Amino acid sequence: MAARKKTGSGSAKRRGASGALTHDDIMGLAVRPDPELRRRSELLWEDRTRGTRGPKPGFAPDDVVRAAVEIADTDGLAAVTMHAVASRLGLTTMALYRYFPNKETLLDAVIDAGTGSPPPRSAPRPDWRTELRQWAHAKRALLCARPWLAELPFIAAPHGPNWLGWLEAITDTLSRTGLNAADIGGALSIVDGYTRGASDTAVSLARARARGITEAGWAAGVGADLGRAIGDLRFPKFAALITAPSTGKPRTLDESFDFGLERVLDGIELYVRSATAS
Amino acid sequence: MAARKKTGSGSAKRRGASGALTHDDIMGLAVRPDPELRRRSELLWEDRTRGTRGPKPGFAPDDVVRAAVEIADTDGLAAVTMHAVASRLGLTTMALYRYFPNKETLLDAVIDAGTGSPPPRSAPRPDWRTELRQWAHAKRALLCARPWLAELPFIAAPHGPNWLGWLEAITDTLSRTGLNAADIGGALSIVDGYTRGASDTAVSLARARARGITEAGWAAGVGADLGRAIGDLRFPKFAALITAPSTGKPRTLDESFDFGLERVLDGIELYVRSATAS
DNA sequence: ATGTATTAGTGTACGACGTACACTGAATAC
DNA sequence: GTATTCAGTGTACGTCGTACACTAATACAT
Repeated sequence: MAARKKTGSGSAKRRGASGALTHDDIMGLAVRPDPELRRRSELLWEDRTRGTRGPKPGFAPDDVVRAAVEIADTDGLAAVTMHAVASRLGLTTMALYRYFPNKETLLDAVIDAGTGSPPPRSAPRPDWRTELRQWAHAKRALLCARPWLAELPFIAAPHGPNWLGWLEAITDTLSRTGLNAADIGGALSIVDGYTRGASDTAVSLARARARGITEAGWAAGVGADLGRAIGDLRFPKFAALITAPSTGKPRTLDESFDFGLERVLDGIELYVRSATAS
Repeated sequence: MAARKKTGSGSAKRRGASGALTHDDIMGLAVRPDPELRRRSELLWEDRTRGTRGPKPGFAPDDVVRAAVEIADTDGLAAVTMHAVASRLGLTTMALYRYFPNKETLLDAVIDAGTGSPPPRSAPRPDWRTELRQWAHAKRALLCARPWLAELPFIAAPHGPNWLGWLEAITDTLSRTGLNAADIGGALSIVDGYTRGASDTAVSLARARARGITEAGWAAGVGADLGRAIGDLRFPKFAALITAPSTGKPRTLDESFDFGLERVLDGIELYVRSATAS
């Protein structure tokens, strides 16, 4: 158990009158909270206090997290076992439990660390559309650089401080559109949803590359998959789509992503114009 | 090992002259293919042939898959262990290996079975925009009905026959826009990417519900998470976004999804108009 | 009918993994 | 000095995937 003390985090919780998902929800009376959600990421926030007696720990929790991130970077998320992390630090497996109460909590910290800070905004801020584009590119680049971030289910991903930093950045950008809060939330979810949803091919390539597979080898694997679809008469339109001769130059993965991103931004911009015209 | 014979699948592989991702890629000479990709979903396609001697198997592979899907539906993907599946069929763990060479292959089949057939098209076909909307809603409904489909990484998801059926459906819809193949692919990736990317909150709720947690309890969990963000002074804009009083009635999760979907479809429609205007 | 090849299902065993628990020994407070 | 606290160890257990050798049932060839 290794009882860690919680001290109240930043207080100042004044909040608006009736928010979409807030207030009642947040202060949520005595409703039974989802224990899983509650446990996750808790250690990401609380500041641990140590007594003064006894030996000093040989490492900081961040050292543990860093070791785990290095392993994930090298060999993927599955290689991050308690034993692997511990022995990278010269510790026994069980020593890790002095730093994190269980693997899940460690993983939450690893994910947050892997997410890292959002990209800094450029000094003379460009228009919001450009900033959104930069944000999406940065997120996509992150997923490609650390494909193991996409190895875990997107569902119930912990919202550690770093990821909140990303959210803060895109919220800040979207605030400049003049949309109201609900619409900003909607636009946020579009850009974020599209970015991660439409990055999977690139991430898959990045993962293969991380495992030492050449791009041609990866393409061959994908091709074998698609080849079955092409040979299967049940999917004529899809087969035609894949085998269609490209008009003009074929798009790279990045160009395809950008194409979709522009359509998405078009849709948002259209709405911004109509909503702020009144 | 359990040598299963492959017979060549549907032949007829004539293909276009120079496709975006095809031909060279697909026939990909002798490039070393990604072994993981290759192995995945292979059993989903090959037709197994059995010798005539020896005892008859007590089950069909589909029985095994169905049992596994039932377990996943009830207790989530993590509960799908070889032992659990086997004993649901009254078999020992090892007997499963007569049906599937390893768990990964079984899981691929489970995922494909869980995906199921795409929704049937309504008889007088509506315009493509309506059909896209229906497709997105169907996919979202699927993810909510089987939250465990979202428990696995979206990356490198196997493209089994059922999922290809979904792709065939949306490709067919998009063909009616008059866009060229590359643009259809782009639009497909937008709708699919947005749909799965922006469904995570709803899926998270569905998962919690499947674990017996009330909606209020789930909201309380989410609220606790968000509450930290609100209390943290580093994220003022995001905190403001969450706590902002909603103008008009607050959106439900589904309404938020629909809002974003319409923006996305706006963007596609805008492009269709401009591209087909020439 | 008799043997022989084939194969569904069993039983045992092993290694990897997460982690509970009891312990050791060093550092500090009294 | 003595008591207390805590970092790190060592052992052990349960779960999981699966390799391997085995049993027994089936159907074909003779």
